[in-house]
Amino acid sequence: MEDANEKSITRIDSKIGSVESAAGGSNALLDIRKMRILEAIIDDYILTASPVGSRTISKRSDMGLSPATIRNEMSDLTELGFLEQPHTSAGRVPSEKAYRLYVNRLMDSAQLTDDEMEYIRRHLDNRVSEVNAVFRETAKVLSEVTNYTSVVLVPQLSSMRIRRISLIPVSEGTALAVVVTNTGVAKNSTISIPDSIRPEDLDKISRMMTEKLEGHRLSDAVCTVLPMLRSEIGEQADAVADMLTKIEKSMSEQDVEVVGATNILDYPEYSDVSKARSFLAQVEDGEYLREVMSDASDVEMSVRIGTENSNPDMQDCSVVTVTYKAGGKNIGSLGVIGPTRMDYGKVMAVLKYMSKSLSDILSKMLGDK
Amino acid sequence: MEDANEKSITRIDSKIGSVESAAGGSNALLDIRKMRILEAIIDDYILTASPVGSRTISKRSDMGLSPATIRNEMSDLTELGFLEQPHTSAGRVPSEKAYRLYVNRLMDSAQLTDDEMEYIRRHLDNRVSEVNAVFRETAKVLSEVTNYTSVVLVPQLSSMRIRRISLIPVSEGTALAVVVTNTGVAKNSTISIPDSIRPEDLDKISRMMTEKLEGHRLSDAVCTVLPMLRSEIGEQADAVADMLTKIEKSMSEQDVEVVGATNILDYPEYSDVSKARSFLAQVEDGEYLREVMSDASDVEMSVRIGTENSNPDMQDCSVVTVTYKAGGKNIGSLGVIGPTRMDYGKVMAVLKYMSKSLSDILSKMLGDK
DNA sequence: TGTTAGCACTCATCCTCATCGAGTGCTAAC
DNA sequence: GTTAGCACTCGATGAGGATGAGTGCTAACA
Repeated sequence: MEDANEKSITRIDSKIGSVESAAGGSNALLDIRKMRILEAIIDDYILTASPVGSRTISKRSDMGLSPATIRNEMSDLTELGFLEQPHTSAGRVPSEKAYRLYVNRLMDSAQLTDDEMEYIRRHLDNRVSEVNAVFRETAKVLSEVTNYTSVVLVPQLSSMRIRRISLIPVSEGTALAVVVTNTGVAKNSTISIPDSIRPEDLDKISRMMTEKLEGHRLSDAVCTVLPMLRSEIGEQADAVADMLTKIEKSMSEQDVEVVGATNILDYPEYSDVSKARSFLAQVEDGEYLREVMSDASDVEMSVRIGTENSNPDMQDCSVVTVTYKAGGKNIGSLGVIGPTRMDYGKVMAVLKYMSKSLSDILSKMLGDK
Repeated sequence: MEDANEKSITRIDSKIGSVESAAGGSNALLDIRKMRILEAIIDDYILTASPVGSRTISKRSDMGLSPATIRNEMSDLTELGFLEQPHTSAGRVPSEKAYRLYVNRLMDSAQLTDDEMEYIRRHLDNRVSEVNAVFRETAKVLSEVTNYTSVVLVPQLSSMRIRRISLIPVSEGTALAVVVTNTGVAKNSTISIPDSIRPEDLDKISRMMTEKLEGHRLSDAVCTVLPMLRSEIGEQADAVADMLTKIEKSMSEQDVEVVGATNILDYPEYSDVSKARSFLAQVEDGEYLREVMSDASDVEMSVRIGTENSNPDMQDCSVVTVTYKAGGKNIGSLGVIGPTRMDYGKVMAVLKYMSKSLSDILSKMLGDK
């Protein structure tokens, strides 16, 4: 637990399969039999949530070994830090290190059943009408299929290229700013407008902003593009800069959609209300999730197991995330949160598949890339 | 429980104080002493959540009566249906009928402390910049002050008068529709546009829609105003009607902001995980809350106690709601959900105050009414 | 040398049973 | 009408014992 792998979160880079192993060199110590036994234990524990005994493994698995032999191996595995004992006469429970190993091995082999793929496809194709509905629907399907809590980080605008900016007067002194990007994602927010701007001017200003800033990133627009254009804009340059800054600020907030938070209550590890409470409070707050999801938005898949989470309230659950694309570029991420004893195989497979589906849908919806 | 008052929810009309009593004539049977004892029991039970005994009341209250006397009165109150006994040798627990009576008496007298008012004022004035942020902030403050779950029904657009409609092309075949109303509330949604409309036309169509429909309700626009204008609009009338229908449909969805759902876990009646689960699932789903909040949007204050809720999963909690105004008209409602044993006095006072604060802020933000 | 059977031992879980005490209802006295 | 007294009820608490799953160790076996 306090060894070097504590903070090394699994990350696969673009080519799936090249795993930056996190369990150090220690898994070299595991021969095939130990590995199979460990896997059998993990599988069983994921299913039952109660400590696994030697007899169970001996009967269940097809290795044809007696409980005594399994016991010897389990004893070794415990010594190596892959198993833990709640108390002397209980079975063994996989440690985080074990999950780590398990996950790394699983990384490239996880597979979905046809039924599950069918289910996902049907439920996602259902309502492709509204862009933001897609993200909500994705989160919903994700939590339904896995029965864990799902999170979707909706695209961050400030790093995409602007296609259009519109300002619509809402009331005295406020306007609704709508930004459409090259990936077709639109976002809007209400901003206050400087006194010097008359509502009637907003239309002209919108057109001007669109004309000057099209193709630039919103983040660049404020700090580099706008200063260069100052002379061209004329007297209202300050006001325009002010508004653009406000727009950039409000747009750079990252939204997360969370669905199925209460699913966690189905798992015995959260039958303790105070534990459930702190989990749910974290999820409701959203701060940590936003952090994790943003962090994860540049690696194809990442898994945080237990104490690999920096947030103390999240240290007995795991977070698995993948990224999704639009126009060939990572624009957001989606993830699943569940107990450390989660069904990593299934979760990873579902996420991989949904990332692909979502990317496809987005590409289709947005037409051009 | 199965008597006439089952579905009669407290409703006060515009003049606060005129209570349409719901407890039938039966409270006439309660003399002052019984009333005081009942109140003492309710107060104690709200505080402790455990059955109240005669000794407690005898000691606590300033009536100077012995436990035996209290017992006699409690026996009467039980017979009248205001108290219940979990089992023979436990104390008494207030029935829903008792809460009903209690709430009706409280209706016009609930009062906040200065500290609480100060707290609310400070936290609401904080960020008045963004319209929708106000609702979110309101929900947050509401749940913080009461320590229950809070709900805010954000204004419904279709019943307000249109000030402006804008259509902004987002991608091939889709556009963002923004509707601004006379109360200054803006809402937007992505809609698909008919093939016959070119993106370049959207600007013209926006202007046309605004011109023709300004001052009308969105709901009227589709069914009465538009048909009358058909001839004026010309060839694209069908396409415009189609789009307007879509806008009306997407705008009439009522949004609810829910904050503090997990607060319910602080109360012992929800220490049972399965109970907590069904409550939280209801809240997450939002369907019932939307229903209650919409229902409540025409009476100044309404209280639903326990089984007065039509949703079975909500029948051991209470929902208190008030409406808020903008431009002199009710435009939405806010509410608090907690265990039936909630602190009605405080909740009602807080809600009344926050309704007023929110209405003031909205009026101020929107400038003109 | 690896595998297995046997056995003593540990310890959480479950059940039972007795005790405790808060609270009631009733009766009789004030 | 109010109160003191008392028997009674019944959930909560906790101790003690049985149960059984599971371990670790040792010795025998292939």
